[in-house]
Amino acid sequence: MTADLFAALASPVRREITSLLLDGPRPVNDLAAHFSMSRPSVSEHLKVLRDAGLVSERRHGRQRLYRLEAAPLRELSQWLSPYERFWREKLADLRELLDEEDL
Amino acid sequence: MTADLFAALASPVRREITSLLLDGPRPVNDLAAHFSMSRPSVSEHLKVLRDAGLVSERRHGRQRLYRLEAAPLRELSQWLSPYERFWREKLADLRELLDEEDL
DNA sequence: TTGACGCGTAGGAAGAACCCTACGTATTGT
DNA sequence: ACAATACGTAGGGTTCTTCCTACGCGTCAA
Repeated sequence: MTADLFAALASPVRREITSLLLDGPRPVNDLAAHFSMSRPSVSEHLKVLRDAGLVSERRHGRQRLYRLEAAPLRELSQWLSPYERFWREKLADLRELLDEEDL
Repeated sequence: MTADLFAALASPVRREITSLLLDGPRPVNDLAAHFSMSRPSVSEHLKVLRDAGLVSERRHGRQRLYRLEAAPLRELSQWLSPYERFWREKLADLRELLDEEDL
């Protein structure tokens, strides 16, 4: 597991950024417009996302386009899978309980 | 999305605890034995997990058994699903590219 | 009832996170 | 060449996190 993937996603601002990037790459000003904080602060959030590999940067003239990257999210899904098994067992237990109730 | 679910999972110690709890409920001392930190610190981590709903507590004599809870993990899976669609598209694009290469 | 056990919480130190403004750098339009 | 645009980074204040030790409370065993 990448060290600070969860830490990167722990911030609501950064989750909102990743959500915005689902619609495609965007420049920083465009992203910053969605928040009530200074543009440099958004830049710092982008740095955290970049360090976690969640986002990549491509220069385009004087803009920098940030693009969502899939790999860390796949890792997250893999991290989750043992727990997925866990909660499916819980659901199965519940179903069993309900079946007994039907007797 | 529960406010601090990601924050709760951002700590390696807390992820290790949830992983340990996959095998079933455990008392605090049992959990603390897996870490090179003081038992009260582990208690504080458990409080964070409890506040995030990831863990529940059941008193049993003078022990407190901590149990993994499935609900927040299901939420996490749901949060991930739009991104899952996203990375599947990426894989589809890649496959298409490889197909063109075959011409 | 007295002592040991299992645990939570208070208080505090050290470091990290988060936000700001000020400034530097590269690129574009005139 | 010059001003404006788009952005990153430095420096700094404030608050959160994470760990510690000290202590208090409930439970069990003798």
